[in-house]
Amino acid sequence: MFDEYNPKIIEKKIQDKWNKSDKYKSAVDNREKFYCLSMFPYPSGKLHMGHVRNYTIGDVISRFKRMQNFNVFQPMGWDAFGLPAENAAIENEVSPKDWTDQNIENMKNQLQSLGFSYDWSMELRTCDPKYYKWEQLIFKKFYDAGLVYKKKSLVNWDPVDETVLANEQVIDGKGWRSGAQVQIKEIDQWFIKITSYADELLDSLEQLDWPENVKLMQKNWIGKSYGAEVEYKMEEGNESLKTFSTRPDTIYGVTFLAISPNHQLSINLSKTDENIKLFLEKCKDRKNAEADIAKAEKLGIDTGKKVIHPITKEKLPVWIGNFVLLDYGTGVVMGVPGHDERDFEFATKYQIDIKQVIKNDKDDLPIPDKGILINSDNFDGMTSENASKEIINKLIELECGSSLIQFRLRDWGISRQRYWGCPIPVVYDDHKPMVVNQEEMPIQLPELKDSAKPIPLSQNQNFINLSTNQKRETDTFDTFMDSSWYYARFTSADNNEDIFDSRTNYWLPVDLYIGGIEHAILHLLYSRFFHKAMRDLDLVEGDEPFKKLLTQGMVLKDGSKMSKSKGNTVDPQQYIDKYGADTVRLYMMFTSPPEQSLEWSESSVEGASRFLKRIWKLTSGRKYEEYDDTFEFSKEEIELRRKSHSTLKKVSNDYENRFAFNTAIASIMELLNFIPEEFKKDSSTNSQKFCLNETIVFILKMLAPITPHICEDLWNKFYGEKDIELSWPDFDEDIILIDEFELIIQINGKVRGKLNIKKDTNRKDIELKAIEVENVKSFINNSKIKKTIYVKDKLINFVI
RNA sequence: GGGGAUGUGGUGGAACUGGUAGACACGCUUGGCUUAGAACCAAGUGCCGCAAGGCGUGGGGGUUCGACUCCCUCCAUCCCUACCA
Repeated sequence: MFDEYNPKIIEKKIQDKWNKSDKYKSAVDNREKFYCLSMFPYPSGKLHMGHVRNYTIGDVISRFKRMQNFNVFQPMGWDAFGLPAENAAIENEVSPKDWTDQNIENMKNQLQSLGFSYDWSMELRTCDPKYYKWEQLIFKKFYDAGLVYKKKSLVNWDPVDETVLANEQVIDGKGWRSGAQVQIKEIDQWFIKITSYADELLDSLEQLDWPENVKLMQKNWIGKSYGAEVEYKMEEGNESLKTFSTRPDTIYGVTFLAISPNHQLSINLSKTDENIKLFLEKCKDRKNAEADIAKAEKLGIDTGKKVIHPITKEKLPVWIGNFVLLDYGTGVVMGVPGHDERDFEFATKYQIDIKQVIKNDKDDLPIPDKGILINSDNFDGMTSENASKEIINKLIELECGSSLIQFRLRDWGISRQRYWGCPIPVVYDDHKPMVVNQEEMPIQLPELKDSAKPIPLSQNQNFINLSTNQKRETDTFDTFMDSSWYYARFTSADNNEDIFDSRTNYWLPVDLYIGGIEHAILHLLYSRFFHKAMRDLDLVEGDEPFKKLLTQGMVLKDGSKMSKSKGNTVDPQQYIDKYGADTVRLYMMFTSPPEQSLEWSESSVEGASRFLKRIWKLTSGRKYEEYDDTFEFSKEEIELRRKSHSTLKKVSNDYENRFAFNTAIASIMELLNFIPEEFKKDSSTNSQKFCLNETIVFILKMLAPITPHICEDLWNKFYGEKDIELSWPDFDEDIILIDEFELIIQINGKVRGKLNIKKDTNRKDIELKAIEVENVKSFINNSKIKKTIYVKDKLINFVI
């Protein structure tokens, strides 16, 4: 009798074998390299479905590439600094470090039980001083290169807990713990000049083998726009307000200016004007997140101040608007209510003049599209495009404007007022900041002694005060800093003498980067910036960190993202325990293509397990035998061989070019279903055995990247101790070729018949044969055929 | 508010270049095996219709001999929106 498929035993056995031989440890050699990286996880406690899916995709591709004789590097590590550790510390009275270490241990065990072929010798964690020491050095190098500066900027402030809150800690405008109304507060913070690289970040998107939607999102985020800067002189005094607009053609339609509540003029006016002061107070009661600002009711207040329109010399009112962002452009918007939806809404609400200066097909204001100018003096009749140029010339002539290129991208604020992060390596000498020398790095995060509760560094006097009377910086880095360069550090993670070494330029760039679509903008843009800045500091070579990108969709349950708050999480561990890693991996790959979201379904896991049992039943107890293949194959044998080879061709293509693991698995299932029963019997002929052996070899090899344990175990038993990952099999095109095809016969585009036809039959003969098919004949009846469309080797369509 | 995606049977999905809609699986139905159940095996399964046939890829419109695929428009859901990672 056959032994039962027992994943627990074979998975343990195979994993032990891999570990003993250090099978997946990487080394530089002269083969073509393939650096396959999956986004490292935040160690939140245990793996969730998204991780399992992400890392299975990465492992399948790594294993496939290894079979194709690439030198594969697939490391894994931990994005270990961050907010959840501090929250857990407060709730569970465990220090962020202990909590994090514990989680890493758990999750590492889970990753190993899933059989991922990582090179664990290069493991890293961002909370390790051995890691962040180098991050502090990069900061210093950036600082010396003039890429770092300090400026005031806005944060969410909880006035009760007296802490800065992350956007997700603000719920309905209230602090999540205190429940207090959150306020906008301005504090001094560190920034990195990512905008210096705005043009390059935009231009080099073109050369990336990334999904078009991600490139488009980054392009829109960077938001390069061409327009005009226009200066409006204040009616009183010598001050003026500068605005940026992408639509200088609408300048005759300007009826007001709106400035940000955080604009210097707003603040100055609030000192003398009680109403403005109250209005600004009201504007503070909100969350500092773009979506919230944009969705909030548009409020404004007339400052009573006027500016002079640079061309018409009209006096225009200056308003303060809660929707105007200080960070974007100049913090002043020129209001053109006739041609902008938001300005129209605002002007209507506050009864500000609305002027039409553009005419096109649309009848009702506002008309945001371009058109022909009206009510614009001697610019009347011009197209928007021409008028824009002419108006800019006019502004230049009047010395109150110029053409200007503006980016939506803002500089990157990297200061966080938190404990569990990398200390910013700066000391203050009488308020003057200085970056510490490399010899003093790492500036270590102080350990928590008396209580596990994290307190911000600003309250830790031992940390702040230095013997030299200098004071330490108390902000820590944004955790996006940690994850912006880990892909490069992986290549030299075991080197404590140097940040990077000769291996770095061998492995870089990452050939395939796999991660969630939610990182399409921030993480990926910051990493691209880091790479370019590190390149300019001669730390790395090449212009881009990630050559190819695969963005996986979310894992959903009942149509929405699995999350604790929704209470719809499914723990992968119970499925690993019940069915084994191979089944979970197979399920993940079979259920939907990587880029789409995946709807979790319990019963489909059962199906994946069933398929592996069938493979087990087919193969175990069978031994590969060599035959000289001089058989006269029967029709059935030829068909099986054709199916085997064409399946291999399809699967190779699905892996290599499409990452379509779901269709690859489906066609392997089809192949398994296709094997005739007699071939499996002991009484089968040698030629049948030969064909079956060939099929089994292909099936095991094709499935090995997805379900490596069962395939390796069966391979060893079936074929001997040779490594299944030694090679990817070749298909034979001659076996696949067939000289017949099924002709589809349509009438008016609807299928009315089918016919087997020899390839290369001439069109006339095909038409004559098609028309004689019984069903086709009755449809045509006596109607006249007006037109015939023939698609070679595929279909014929009669139009009647 | 802005940016990006997605929408196909009871369910997950397939259709890769405008050319057979529903591959492969789950579920369900019927039958076999079994004392019974589980497991396994076999057959069936988009909807309407006795049938011929008709209808069908979120809704509406368009291009085409032919549209899940291209265009316009509307709706729903999801992701991102700079301090969650």
